Amino acid sequence: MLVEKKIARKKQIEQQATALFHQKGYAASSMRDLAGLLGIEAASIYSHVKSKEEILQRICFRMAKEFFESLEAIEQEAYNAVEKLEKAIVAHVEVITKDPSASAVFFSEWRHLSEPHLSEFLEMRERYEDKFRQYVREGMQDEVFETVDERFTVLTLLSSINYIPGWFNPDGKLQPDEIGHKIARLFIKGLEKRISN
Amino acid sequence: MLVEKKIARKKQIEQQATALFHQKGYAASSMRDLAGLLGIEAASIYSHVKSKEEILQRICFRMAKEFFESLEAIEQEAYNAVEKLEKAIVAHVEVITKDPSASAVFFSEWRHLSEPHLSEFLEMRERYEDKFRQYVREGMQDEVFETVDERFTVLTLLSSINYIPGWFNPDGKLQPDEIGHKIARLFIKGLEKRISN
DNA sequence: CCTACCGATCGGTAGG
DNA sequence: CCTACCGATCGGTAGG
Repeated sequence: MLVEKKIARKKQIEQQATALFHQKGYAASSMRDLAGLLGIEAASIYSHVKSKEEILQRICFRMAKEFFESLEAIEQEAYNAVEKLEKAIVAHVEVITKDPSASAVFFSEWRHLSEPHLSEFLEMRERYEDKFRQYVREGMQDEVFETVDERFTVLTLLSSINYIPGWFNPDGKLQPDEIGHKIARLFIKGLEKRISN
Repeated sequence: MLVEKKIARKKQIEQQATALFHQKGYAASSMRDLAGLLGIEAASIYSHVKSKEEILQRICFRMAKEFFESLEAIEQEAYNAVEKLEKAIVAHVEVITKDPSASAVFFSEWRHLSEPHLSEFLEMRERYEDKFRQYVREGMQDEVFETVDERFTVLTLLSSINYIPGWFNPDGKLQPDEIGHKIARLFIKGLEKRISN
């Protein structure tokens, strides 16, 4: 089918663009660079996508969707606050390591989105972070966590995770779920009340 | 003196460029944008700087120098591992919050540096991170910290700090030294061996 | 610090 | 998917 071929080509464009944007940054990447990677002329890309920004939008919103879906899977089962936070961290790391390049683009190139996409993006990020703040709040209410500033804590937590694409090596000794559990352990231990003090 | 005026003007160019690069990113910022902020023509900037990249270099290496100097001040006094790590974290946060825009440029635009500056930059970063790894190692040798992967731990720690320019508000309720101490406390507690387990 | 300009490159379109 | 091309903009230079 022609339609299937078109979709496959579009996916290919998105993949090469992801690698390119990750390496050079969105603004420094040209449609001619992208065309070179695909082995076609720059003008030909426009029969598959409307604009350079459309490609960025697709990458950013696809990742946003994946992050949300992985959280929803956790929320359907009822855990306690610590378990929820731990599973959310592991899931978040899992999404990142499944596509480190797309994640890097997602985390650092979103500011090149134009309105109204930029606002939509920021709203989604806010909602996502709020889930994490809820887990921290629950942990505090359950008197398992110390009293902390939830906003600050979640910002610190997610920042430390979101940098993973910068150093993650799929062939390295640390496996995705190991990374997730290590970070979860470090933070949860840092947040937990001590039995004796 | 004419020389002093020239130096002052160059400083001004660097400051406006810092704000511009922070807001739009280095690649998306044009010399005409910068000229507009300074109230002069784009061509006039070149009587003060050799190139657009020279400005980026100055920002990046000035910040690198500040990070190093703040660490050296700590190392001259002999503390134990935990104290060193805590003071290093607080000092690092202090440097960032003193100039969040320059820090943001430093952390996310360095990849636009050309050789040999790029290699020099990466070497400095490696040396800086190694100091932190040493503190973690010392804490492990002193049996104060649990056995952890130093590389991973320091990457996680510094990532969480380096994102601060993204949300820090000088008029907010959290003061720089508070931020530093909160992060230090969270991580050190996360790393410390528990008395009872 | 300005005017006047350079060659190169950009994102994107028309028409096939 | 290509050729041929557009207007706009880029970093930077010459000469004053």
